[in-house]
Amino acid sequence: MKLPVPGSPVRGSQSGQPIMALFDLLGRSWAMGILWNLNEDALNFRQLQQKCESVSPGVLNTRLKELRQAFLITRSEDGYVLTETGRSLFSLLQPLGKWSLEWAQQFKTDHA
Amino acid sequence: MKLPVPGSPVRGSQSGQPIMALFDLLGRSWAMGILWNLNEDALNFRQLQQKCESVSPGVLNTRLKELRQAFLITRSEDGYVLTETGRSLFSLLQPLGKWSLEWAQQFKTDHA
DNA sequence: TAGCTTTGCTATTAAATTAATAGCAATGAA
DNA sequence: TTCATTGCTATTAATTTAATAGCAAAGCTA
Repeated sequence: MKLPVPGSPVRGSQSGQPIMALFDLLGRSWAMGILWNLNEDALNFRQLQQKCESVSPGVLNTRLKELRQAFLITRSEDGYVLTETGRSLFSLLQPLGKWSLEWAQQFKTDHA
Repeated sequence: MKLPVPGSPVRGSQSGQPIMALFDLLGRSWAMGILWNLNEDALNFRQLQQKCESVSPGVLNTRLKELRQAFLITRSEDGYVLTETGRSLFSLLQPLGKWSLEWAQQFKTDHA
């Protein structure tokens, strides 16, 4: 799967607007989940796979390559870790955690 | 496609953690793009389709249904609009716009 | 040094999602 | 009554994801 690079057309988007490239990258399966799980500490391949509820190794490996090429994660002695860029992105995603809890309430209240 | 509901297992996630349900929902093609484009003003189906660079009507329709069921958008006289919940989510996504511009710089600098 | 374990994957196939395209029914204006 | 617009549905093809098996390399351990 082609890496979505800002400035070039990406999946579904000819414009290459950085935000669309980002949405493409983050929209791929487990991309945000990986960033989420790497936040706390470094994890090796199999640890990460477990944290991500047995994501298939093929998908995990593809996603890891993409996220590395996108400067969001890197490998350290201890395993995969967020880069500084990755951490700065994570800090923007983090509020979604709390938001999702309130959102979850609506499903109970509005019984959709 | 099954709507990811917090509290129930979702695509790739057995846990049903709200954040994982949210990642599933937002990770589907054009989901974030639709929220992004509906921010400014109400758009009808074909306008939205154009804004989303000719996303196919099938995908657009599927996504609109899901986002409606997830309380994020609704239909008004003027077309599709964000709900209050949708706007609160958008406010969290909004910073990604600026972030993505800085991120785009890295691709130039680091020539990846 | 011959096994055994762990790790990081690759390969294969099947299932699910997305994309591309045509076109239709309903509404409204001319 | 015709024509244009709108909001889709239907169909098929292409792409992505999931599920599973298993292998090569590295590091113990006996």
